[in-house]
Amino acid sequence: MSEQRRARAPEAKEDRRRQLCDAARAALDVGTPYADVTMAEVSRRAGLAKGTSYLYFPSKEALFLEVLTGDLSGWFDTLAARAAALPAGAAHLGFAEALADTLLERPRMLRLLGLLHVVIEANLDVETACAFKTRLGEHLLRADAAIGPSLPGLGEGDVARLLLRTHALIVGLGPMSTPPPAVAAALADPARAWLRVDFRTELVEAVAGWLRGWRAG
Amino acid sequence: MSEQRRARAPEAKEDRRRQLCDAARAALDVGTPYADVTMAEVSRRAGLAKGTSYLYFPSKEALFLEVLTGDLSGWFDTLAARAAALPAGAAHLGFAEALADTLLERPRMLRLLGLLHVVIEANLDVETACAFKTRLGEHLLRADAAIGPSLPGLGEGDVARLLLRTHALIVGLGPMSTPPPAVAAALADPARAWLRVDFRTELVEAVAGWLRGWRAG
DNA sequence: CTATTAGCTGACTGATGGTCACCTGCCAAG
DNA sequence: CTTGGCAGGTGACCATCAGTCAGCTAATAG
Repeated sequence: MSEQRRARAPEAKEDRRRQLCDAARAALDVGTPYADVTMAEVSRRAGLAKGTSYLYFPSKEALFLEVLTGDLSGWFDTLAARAAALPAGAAHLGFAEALADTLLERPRMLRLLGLLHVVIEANLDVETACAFKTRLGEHLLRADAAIGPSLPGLGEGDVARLLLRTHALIVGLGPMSTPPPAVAAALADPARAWLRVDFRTELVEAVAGWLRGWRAG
Repeated sequence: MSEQRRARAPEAKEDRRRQLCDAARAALDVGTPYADVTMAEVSRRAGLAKGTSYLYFPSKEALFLEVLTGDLSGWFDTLAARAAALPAGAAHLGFAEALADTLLERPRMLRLLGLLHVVIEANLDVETACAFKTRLGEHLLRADAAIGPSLPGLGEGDVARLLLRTHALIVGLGPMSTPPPAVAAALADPARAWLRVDFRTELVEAVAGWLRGWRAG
């Protein structure tokens, strides 16, 4: 099947993992629903046999969790950078908008976040699941330290808590704002327009609302 | 297989649907993950053959959406009743708490809400999906009319919007606050305690925060 | 009593995540 | 240079499950 050399060195094995992640990303980016992305397809894209994939990831879920982890890392970095560049005057609203915009730039990540708890975590060994949570925790703490000072009125740990809460909101908001095309078409009916959810508007309002509340309470 | 008479009258057919819903509820309430609840099992519980179930529901997802719909109806009613009984002084906090408490009384509904967009909607014909959304919309509007007056500072439509937003939050918060037992055990480690999410605390704070923000903004 | 039909059935299909007995390229020892 | 050992790789195979359908049967109409 493959024309490639065998992966013997640890670095070559890392390459295999990357290949598989890239293939998984590519398969998702076509727009195929997660459930319809098969391991056979991902393996084919990676130029490997299906069995080989299972030498590098114990399950489909573990593979896609790795993809999500990578996406999240990039997102946290970007978010911190944008937050650092916020105009001092309108930091709260600006932060909420930066949050929404950086998320919207990562549709694949949004999709995976929606799947995280329901699908991905359902078939994951405890160790992998905990490793992920720990990494997420580190990201949150680092974001807290990096972003907190830019947001007047928020103390230490508040940004981490805000982001954790936002995480929960996103998980629901993502799928709600992007229904299957056919349903979206049916919702175009003006009478049902108010049931449509615009991700950016809703997220900005929600987060800004929390920030206002934080200042007020 | 069945000892029952055949369902000829429309009312008898309604009974069959109810039987299947009851069986589905019972199967979920044992604690089995949604993915592990098979149609064979549900059918067996209902005293029917698997094929028969498909005479009454076009898919597994349609069946569980019906279960969710029933649960939601009851919840909206309870919420409206509790909201009507709120002490005038602390209506906002009281409402947030009523929201959290009524949800916590319905663990099955919470689980299904978490599955709603990711799993259930993925395999639903457009008509059923739209019918559900429409019903949800009606509930929201009725809740808005019933609850809005109890919450000072909120105008018409605000409660509906608040509930829709809360809906998104719940979808993420539910699974986040109830990880698989093994993961929960691993998170008992005090060092990772802050990654634990307490549903009630988090929801109350989030909703109360929004309400504060609403008043402030 | 019989013909008709609508309800019911469960063996069957197709698809997919995951496994495993069997190869085979690669390196190291001789 | 040859060769033995083995880790890397493979794809046929397995189990499972949602969903189908050809055939069966209870119940009613006539």
